[in-house]
Order: sequence, then C-alpha cells, then structure tokens
Amino acid sequence: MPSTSFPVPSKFPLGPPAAVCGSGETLGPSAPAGGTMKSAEEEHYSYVTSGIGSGLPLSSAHPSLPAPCHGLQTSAPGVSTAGYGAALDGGPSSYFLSSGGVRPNGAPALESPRIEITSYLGLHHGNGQFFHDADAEDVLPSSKRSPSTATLNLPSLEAYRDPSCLSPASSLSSRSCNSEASSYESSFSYPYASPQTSPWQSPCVSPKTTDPEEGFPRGLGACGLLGSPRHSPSTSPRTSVTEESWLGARTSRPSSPCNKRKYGLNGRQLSCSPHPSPTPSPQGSPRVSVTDDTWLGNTTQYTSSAIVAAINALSTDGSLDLGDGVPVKARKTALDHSPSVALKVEPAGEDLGATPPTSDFPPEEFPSFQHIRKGAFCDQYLSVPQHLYPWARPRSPTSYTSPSLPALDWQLPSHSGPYELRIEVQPKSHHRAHYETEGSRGAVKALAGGHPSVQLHGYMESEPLTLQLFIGTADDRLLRPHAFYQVHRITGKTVSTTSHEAILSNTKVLEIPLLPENNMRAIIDCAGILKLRNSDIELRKGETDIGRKNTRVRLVFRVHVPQPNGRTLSLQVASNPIECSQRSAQELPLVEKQSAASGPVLGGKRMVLSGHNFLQDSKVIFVEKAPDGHHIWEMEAKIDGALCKPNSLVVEIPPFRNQRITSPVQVNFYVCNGKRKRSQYQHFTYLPANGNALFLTLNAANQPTGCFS
DNA sequence: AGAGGAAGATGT
DNA sequence: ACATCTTCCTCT
Repeated sequence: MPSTSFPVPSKFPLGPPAAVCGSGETLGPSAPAGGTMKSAEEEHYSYVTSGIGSGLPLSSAHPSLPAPCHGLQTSAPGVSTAGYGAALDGGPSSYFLSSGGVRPNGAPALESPRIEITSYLGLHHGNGQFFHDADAEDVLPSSKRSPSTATLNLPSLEAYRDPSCLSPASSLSSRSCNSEASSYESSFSYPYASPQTSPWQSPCVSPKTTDPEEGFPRGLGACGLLGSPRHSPSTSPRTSVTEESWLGARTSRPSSPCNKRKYGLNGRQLSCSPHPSPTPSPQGSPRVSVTDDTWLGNTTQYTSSAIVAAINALSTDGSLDLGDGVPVKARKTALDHSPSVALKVEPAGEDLGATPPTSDFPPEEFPSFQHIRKGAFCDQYLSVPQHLYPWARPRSPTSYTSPSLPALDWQLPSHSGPYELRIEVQPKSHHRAHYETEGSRGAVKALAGGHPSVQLHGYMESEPLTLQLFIGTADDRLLRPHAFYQVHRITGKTVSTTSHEAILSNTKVLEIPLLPENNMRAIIDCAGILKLRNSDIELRKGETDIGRKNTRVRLVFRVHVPQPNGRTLSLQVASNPIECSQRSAQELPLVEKQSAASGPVLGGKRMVLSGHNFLQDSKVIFVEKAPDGHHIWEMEAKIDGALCKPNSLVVEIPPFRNQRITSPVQVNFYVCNGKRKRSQYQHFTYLPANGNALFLTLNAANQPTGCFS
C-alpha cells in the first residue's frame, strides 16, 4: 500500500563515535558533548574505583588502584596514553607511569593534589550520551527521561562498587567476596596472568600482552572455564561458578524473608544478612585463603612511599564534601567519613573481609581503612561504610594478577595516532534487556535493521586483534561498567560473529575477533543485554548505585593494539545510549506517518496506529477542537482486534460529521492504555484519504508530528 | 530463542 | 495511587 512517510525528526543526531576520551595520545576525558555538569557527582566519582575495572580479558584486575586514580580523569584532560603498562612478565616493578605522569584516569599523577570536580562533567556526552537517536520510535518521551536522569545524577559513589563482594545475605547463591577472586584465578590465570599492575599505569598503553594469536584464544580459555553464561538461571543449572560469582546473581528469587527486602538503616537487607549463606560458593572459601596470601604478598608493592604519595596527591582533600550528591543510601556514612577522604593507598590486601588487614600504614594515616578492615565479611556487611572508600575495599587477589590492561572504568580515547576505533553502525536506542529468569531477548540491533558494527581504522598489521565489549553506563558521569546490566552472549544460526566471554572483575566482557581480512570490522550480532535484579546488585557490598530508573546503558568497545615498543595501545569507544527497560504504557505514541490505503470501511477511516505502547485494551479517542478550544466532536476509535498486532493497533473510525472529509482537519487524540490514565492529547493533521483508509503510524517518541500529506 | 504484553511485587 | 521492577505467559 502506498504510504507517505514523513521524516522522523532526529532530535539527537548520532554523535561522533562515542569516544570516551580525548583523542590522540591524550587520555583526558572525551570532549564534552554538551552535557550538563554536575560537580558533586563527578567528584565522588573520581574517588571511585570501581571494582570493576580490570584489565584485559581474563584479568580481573581492579586497579588496585585506589579509586582516586580514576577520579583523576576528570581533572586531567590530557593523559598520555603511553606508559600504561608493564612488561607482561614484569613484576610490579616493570610498570611505569606514563611519561606524563598521568594516571589511568587521566589525572596527572602527582602534580595535582586536587581533583577538579567539574571538569569532567559532560565529557561523556561526546558520544551522544543523551538518550536519543534518530529512531524516533525508540525515543522515549523526554518527560519520561527526566526522572531517570535525576536518579542517575545522584552522585553515588558509584565507583565504590565492589565487584568482588556480594552480600552474604543476597541469596542462597550469594558468594563470599572471595569467590570471585577464585573464579578469576581459576579462569584466567593463564593468559592474563600478569604482573601486578600498578594502578597508575597509563590507561592506554599497556605492556604488550595481546598477542593476536593469543588474544582471542585467551578468551577461549576463559570461556572454557567460565562456561557459558547462564541465560536463564531459573531454568538451567548453574554451570559456571564464575558466573555466579561475578554477577552475584542468583538463580531465582529466594523465597526466604530476604525477598521481602527489609532493609536496615543503611538500606541493607538486615533480615537475611545474618544468615550464613546456605550454599556458599563452593570455590569461594577454599581459594580465598590462597588468593589472599597471594594478594597480600603482592600488595606490598603498593605500599611504597612513592605510590602512597602519588595517591595522596591525587586524592582530594578532606574538605571535599562527599555528602553532596551522595545517594541517600550512602550519604549517611559518607558524611561521617568524609574528612578522611584523602586518599590513601590501601594496602592491597585489603580484605575482602576475610582477610585480616595487614597494615602497612599507620592507623592514624588510614583511619577509615582500619575501620574497614575490622570485622569479618559479615560484619562488614552489616556495618557500614566501607563502601565509602572504594580504594579501601578488598580486592580480589586476581585483580592484581593481571592488571596489564586498563581497568574497565578507565576512560580511554577512541583514537590515537593512526588508529581509531569507531562504531560504524550504532545500536538502536531501545533494547529490552532480559532478566535471568527470562529467555534471551536477542541481540542488540541497529536502527535500520541489522546489527551494530565496529571497526578499527588505521591498523595495517596482519595480526588479528580482539575487540572487547561490555555494557557501560550512560549517565552523566564517567563511563564505567554498568552494575545492573551485563552483556549477554548470543549464539545461534543467526549469529555470524563468534565471541567468547570473559569476566573482568564483576563485568562480563565479550571478546570478538577483529580480523584484517574483514578490515578489522566486526558486526556485533552476538551481544544481548542481561538485566540483574536491582536488589541483588544494591546489596553488594560497596555498591552505591541504585538500579531503579537506571536503565540506560551503552555498548563499550575496546581494542588493545600491540605497539612496536612492546606496549599496548588501548582504545575505547562507547555507543549511543540504549534504553533497556520495557517500554512504558505511559509513553505516548505519536503520529509518525500516515498513509492512505484502501480500507474496508467506506466513508470511514481506518487507522493503523503503530507504537509500542498499546496495551490490549487501549482506546484511541479522536477529538476535533475548534479554535476556541471546545470540542467539535469526539469519538472513540474502535479497535479492530483482529488486526491488532504487536506494537500496533488498527482502529476503525466511523464516518464522523456524517460527511466525507475533504480537507485537512486538525485532530487531537489521546490514548487510554489499559488501566492507565489517558494520555495527553496528541495532535495531528487528519488528512482526507478519498474515502480510503488512512494509516497513521504512531511512535513513542515525544516529537511533533507536523502535517503530512 | 526472541519478542511483546501484563500481572504481581516493590518502591515512592 | 501510581511508577517501576520482575516474573510469567503467549506466540511465532
């Protein structure tokens, strides 16, 4: 049928490839796309060290680094990409700071004692952080976004997220913090086993560890150990320890009281915490001791005075107000300790709760740490504040074992020198993520059909490389792994791209081959998005982000390019934001296009309303109003159930006014979606269609429909 | 497996 | 009461 489609306004042009960082050798934050700046958050963030980070495949590393390093990015616009890394085999000593003395985060290493809070805000916007896309139908009404934005703005100490620790009370499947470490160890020891990495390495360049040949294979190795992810926990047995550990996900919602979500003052689930995990992670405990030992041993390297000095230099002073913008959840404790914010190098050994603190530092110097160190895992959990000091949080031993690559929360440039990692085809702005209790909802798709694609430009070598993909945040703060979403590997006949899974810290990473024969381009048709229960993640020790309304993510791609000098250049690019929640019935469909076509109702109008928000008992009411506002007529469109299809409604509009419409009429309509209140009036120009059916395509985007013919 | 709609559970 | 989150159900 003929159809007249009108252009869908693209309110948000696709931004440049979402390069997170500056270009060239500079690691600084990417150019702001114009986001608003929120200082408080930023600041907090800067302290964050998320537990996430870790280097390359297999490595779990967290930057041992104290969070501060990350925060630095903010203030350091230009960080040298070089200098990241150490020899693969090299011990700690082999690591070096980038020439610029910049930390991974991009912060100048020792020179800047304070973190510029405001500097990095908005930096992320460079890649189109705003939720948008040309795909009108995928765009959520701005009104809907607001809330979310507000929530995200909470300056949660997000980075405080401790990847390695799950709340003991979280569930039956909850594992000890150590379990994660264990997983890593077992899973990744081989390939990524690397020297302890200094947290301060330059994020972009790392020791050459990515042997093309080896690069991908690593993933394989990891995968083998990890096993395939549990797609549907509830239906399938857990096969992977790793998976459990890293996600802290549990198979199903416990029927225990925990489900009731009773929280203590800190928002922690008190009722359950006391209960020992019924089924502790099998591998967790046993290995813990081992890893801890290792860990402790390794930690000493970080105790060097130089390191401490550096860290302190980078950290902000105690005047910094952590309380500001800190989520309620964390604020309480944060305030209490804010004075001690000055960053201290935490002896790595930090505990995991289980590990007794080894203190290389005088108590007075690390008051907060001392506090944290006390108590066993459970105690910590119940007590408060350790999460306030991410850097003080326990680290997974493995974190330090293979830190040769930049942590996932480090900001990296999308291009440097001749290389540029670019997203050639952006993903659609909406992709409903699936829960573990559901089946997969498929791979993320591209706006125009097909799938997103990424290409590394400027690489002329014959060696294939590995493209890493993980789910990152899409809020105003620095890009980092998203705590509530994980990439989900899709396999099957329809998937042309092979991939392997690896877990870095608490983040699942998909490793995809970048082959010279394909011009170093990869079609991302193997990546779905898994949603973790907010309650599970929020209960993780150290996690300060809240999941509610935190439903936008970005696909983050990284590639590590071996350099002649033996180092590795790491590039990263993030996609436009992707809304992962089920579309809300509150979203208002709008007329996207209308077309005339033959219809069964002579004299009447048949309209096809396409959208995502039509519940089965939706009603569409059309109203014609006079200039003075009074209704000339109003009628409820009759829904043709037989023609009702997903995302669309077919309604029959009987002849109104008892006459054929021969000239355009401004019509308003509103939609009553099920039990929801009626939506606001939407306007469109009802065009005569010569007695034929009029097809209107509505979308959920909050954009003007204009007049079309 | 891949989607979409919704009921029931929770959070505000 | 209503917005969101999770879990289920259904269909292809």
